[in-house]
Amino acid sequence: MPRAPTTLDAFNAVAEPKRRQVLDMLAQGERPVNDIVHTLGWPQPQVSKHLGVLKKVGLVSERRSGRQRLYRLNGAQLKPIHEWVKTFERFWQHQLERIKARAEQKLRESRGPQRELPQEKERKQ
Amino acid sequence: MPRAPTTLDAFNAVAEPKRRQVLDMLAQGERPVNDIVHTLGWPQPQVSKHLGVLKKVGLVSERRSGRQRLYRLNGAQLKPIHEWVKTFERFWQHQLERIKARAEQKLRESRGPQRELPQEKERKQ
DNA sequence: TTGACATATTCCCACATGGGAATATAATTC
DNA sequence: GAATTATATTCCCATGTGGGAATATGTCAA
Repeated sequence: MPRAPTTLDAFNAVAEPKRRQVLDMLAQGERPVNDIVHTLGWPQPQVSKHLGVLKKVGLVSERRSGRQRLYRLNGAQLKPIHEWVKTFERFWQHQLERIKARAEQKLRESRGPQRELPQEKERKQ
Repeated sequence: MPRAPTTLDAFNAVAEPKRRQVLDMLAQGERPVNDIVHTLGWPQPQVSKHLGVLKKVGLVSERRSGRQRLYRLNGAQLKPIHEWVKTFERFWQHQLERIKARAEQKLRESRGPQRELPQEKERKQ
């Protein structure tokens, strides 16, 4: 099985940095394709393709106006990413406490393996 | 140019749902590989490979203890994702206000294209 | 040493990728 | 209708993928 398609979900779509740039632009408001092309300086087909991926996962929507196609951000589709990553906040907040925790950890390590591994050991031996 | 390697950064590493599961497990504490294997029920080589990717982007670190390798989450590497996605919070918060905003938007649309597109028009005509 | 256990590595494959280039489609203007 | 503008689509390709299967490496125990 190859890597999941970029169009599978927001996680995959957003892994590509250029698509994040496009979303950053659209966060400021609805934009026609050529606006993105000129602002970011990428070839037009490339922009259209990236927009196509973003549209497929619902991160943007498209509206026609004359020959222009106006793309609008649908930020709500990013919520699952936010929700998931938010559960890890504690790992970079309270930096001082973390430094302390690390020091304690090192102490524990220097006294040999502990705590988190016994599950396996207890079960098997 | 093919898709960026999964080992390029946290965004790419985390696009794979199974790797997110592994991180979720490690959020509870340091774990030996076999613990993950048994808990998630995946083939051991698969687990090792995913851990390898996570290690390469710095999302986990590894410590040896006897024949076991203990993996520990390094959650701080997720911070860039959190920081980026956080800038879009306003798009799903204040839901009532958003509904109102949408109604206004529809009104604007019904009166024809507006506001966000003139940049292009003004420049070119 | 031999065997058992814990984990990593290698080889394989079908597949989707992002970019470049060229071209197609659609709407507007003349 | 023809030219122009705005955007999308198609074709190409080198590359990395995740999973399966088999095997290698490393460590402990008898």
